[in-house]
Amino acid sequence: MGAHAAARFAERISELGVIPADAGLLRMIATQPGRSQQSLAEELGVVPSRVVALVDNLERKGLIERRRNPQDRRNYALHLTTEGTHVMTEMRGIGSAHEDDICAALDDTQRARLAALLEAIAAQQGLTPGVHPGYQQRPR
Amino acid sequence: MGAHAAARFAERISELGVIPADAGLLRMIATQPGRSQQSLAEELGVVPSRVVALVDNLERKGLIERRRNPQDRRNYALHLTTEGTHVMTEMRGIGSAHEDDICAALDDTQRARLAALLEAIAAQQGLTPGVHPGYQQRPR
DNA sequence: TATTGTTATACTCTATAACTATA
DNA sequence: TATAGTTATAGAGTATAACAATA
Repeated sequence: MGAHAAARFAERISELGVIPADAGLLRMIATQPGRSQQSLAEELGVVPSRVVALVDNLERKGLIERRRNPQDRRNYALHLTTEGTHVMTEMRGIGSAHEDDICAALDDTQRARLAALLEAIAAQQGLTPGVHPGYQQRPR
Repeated sequence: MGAHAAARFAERISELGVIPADAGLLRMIATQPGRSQQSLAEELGVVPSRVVALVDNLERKGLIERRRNPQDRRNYALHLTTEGTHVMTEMRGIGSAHEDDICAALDDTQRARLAALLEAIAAQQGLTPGVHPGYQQRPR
C-alpha cells in the first residue's frame, strides 16, 4: 500500500516537473537552508557522489542554488531559489490533497486512530521522522 | 514506513537466497500453478520480456520449472519445484514473523483495528489484493 | 496472421574508486 | 594530510522493438 500511495504522489507532483527524489531533497533543504551536500548524504544514508546527481537535478530545474561559502570554499551552502520556494509551497498543498485522497475511505476519527497506530509503530521501529528510506540502497 | 517494512522483509528473505521480486512471483505461481508468463505479465502490469528475466532468476535458483504444454507448445506452464515449495513454506513463516516484528508496538486489539483501517483504504483505492505495485514502472 | 516467449539494445539509477580544489 | 565535491566507470533493473517458434 505504501508503494501505491508513493506512486500516486509521484503522479501528482509530476505536474510540478518534480520526481519523488527531488521532493524529499527539496524539503530537506527548505527545512534547513544552507546545509552542505555532505550533511545531506549522511542524513539520507547515501554516498556523496549520489548527492551530486540529486543536487544537479534540482539545480538544473532552477529550484535550488549552490552558494560558495567564503569561509570554507570547499563546500556549498544549498538554498532554495524563489522558484524552489514556490514549488515547495505547491508541494505542501499537494501533500495534503494526497493524504486526503488516500484516506477518503475514513472519517476524521478513523484517520486520527490510524495516525496514532502508525506513529506507535514508527517510534518502536526507530524510524527517523522525515527521512524516506527509499534513498538507501536496497539490500539484496 | 512501507519502505522500511519492505526493506526489513528483504533482509529476512535474503537468508533464503531470494529477493523481493522473486518472492512475489513465487507466491503467484504457488497460488496458481501452471500459469503462463503472459498471464503473470498482465497481472503484474509489466511487459512480457521482463517476466522472462524474473522467471529466469527463479529457474536458475531451482525454485520453479518451465514445463512445455503439449497442447499449445508456444507457452510454458510454470510450476514450483520441490525446493521451491520448501522455500515458499519458509517464506510464509518469515512473513508471519515479519508482521509480528513490525507490529511489536501494538497489542492484538490494536493490530485488528489497524488491519481494518488499512483494508478499508485498500478497498476504496481499488488495490488488487496480492499484487505489489512495486513491479510496475514508476511514473516520472 | 496472431500469440508466446526471447533477444538485442538503450536508458536510468546507483555504488565504488580515483581525482581536484581547498583547508 | 584531511575534507567537500566531482568525474569515470561498472552493474543492476527495466522498457522498446525486432525476432523465432508455434498456432
